[in-house]
Amino acid sequence: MKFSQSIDLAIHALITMAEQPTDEPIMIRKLANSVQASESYLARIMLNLVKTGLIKSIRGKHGGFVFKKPPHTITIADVVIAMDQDVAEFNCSWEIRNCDQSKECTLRNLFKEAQEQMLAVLRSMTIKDIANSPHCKTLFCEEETKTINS
Amino acid sequence: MKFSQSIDLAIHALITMAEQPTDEPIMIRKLANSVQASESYLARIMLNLVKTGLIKSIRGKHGGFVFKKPPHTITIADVVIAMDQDVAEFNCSWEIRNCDQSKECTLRNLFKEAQEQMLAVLRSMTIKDIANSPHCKTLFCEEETKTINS
DNA sequence: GATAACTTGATAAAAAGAGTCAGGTTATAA
DNA sequence: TTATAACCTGACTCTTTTTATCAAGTTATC
Repeated sequence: MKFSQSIDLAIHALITMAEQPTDEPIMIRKLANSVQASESYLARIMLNLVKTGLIKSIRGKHGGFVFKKPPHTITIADVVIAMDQDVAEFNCSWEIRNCDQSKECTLRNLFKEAQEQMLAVLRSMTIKDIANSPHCKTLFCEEETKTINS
Repeated sequence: MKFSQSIDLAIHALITMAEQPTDEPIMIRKLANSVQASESYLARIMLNLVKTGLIKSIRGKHGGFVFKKPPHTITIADVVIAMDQDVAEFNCSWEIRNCDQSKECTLRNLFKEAQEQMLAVLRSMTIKDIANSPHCKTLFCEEETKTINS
């Protein structure tokens, strides 16, 4: 299984924000540099986080991004869903066919349960948790484990 | 979340096989008709199931497909993995960057656990279980719930 | 040898993901 | 009120994956 690069960039941008010593807005240039992505691409990603209410954007001079929800309340599931609403929904595979969602279907229930168990794990950890624990600096894993004051 | 149509077709083809009264090989034409897919596309799907050893193909006249593993030992996870090996592996999102898999990474561990929990649910049910329970006739869900001797 | 099946490789359309860019909007500060 | 710094938006391209088809090949039976 492979979670998308966009999800990974979003998580690491939020970790970078959580590690800031001050509450001042952080610019896209600084974030992009931190997660090693282009400014234009990361801006697109940050927009998803703004729209789902995890962070706020501040325009104009001295603008940038700040948390709207405190980082200890933002779960990894929140970020994954912000980047791909589809993971939190459940759709049958072929909508063309008539499908009565009210009927019991062992198979559908099974896949919904599989989805729910996956999300439950992702809900069990927050951005703050990750920032406070050994984690990879920019993407899922990298040579250097990060220590906060390095 | 949406599991692929191919996975769904594979599962329902296997259910159709499990519901056969005899052990004779079942032809792709009959299976394709049962799951409402084209013969050529379903043949490609069945090939995945043959290659992963869930079923056997018999060529020539009176050929078709038969189980290699008994249906009560084939889990939904087996089918999902047969159709997409990737779900059973775990890859970091950006292999370009140096990544030392031996280092601890809270984030990587979290995503691996999420994947494992999803697979655990899919391993908890077999093709035979589905065939014996109320399920949708052709795809994840459909108007009619199936009863075995209808 | 004819026929009925599955198998394989080539191919292509469609969808999703990754990425860029120009122009637009908003806020600050001189 | 103008210049500038920042985020926002829509259009667009490129690549990969998924879905799908078809013709030719292989194998087994009669």
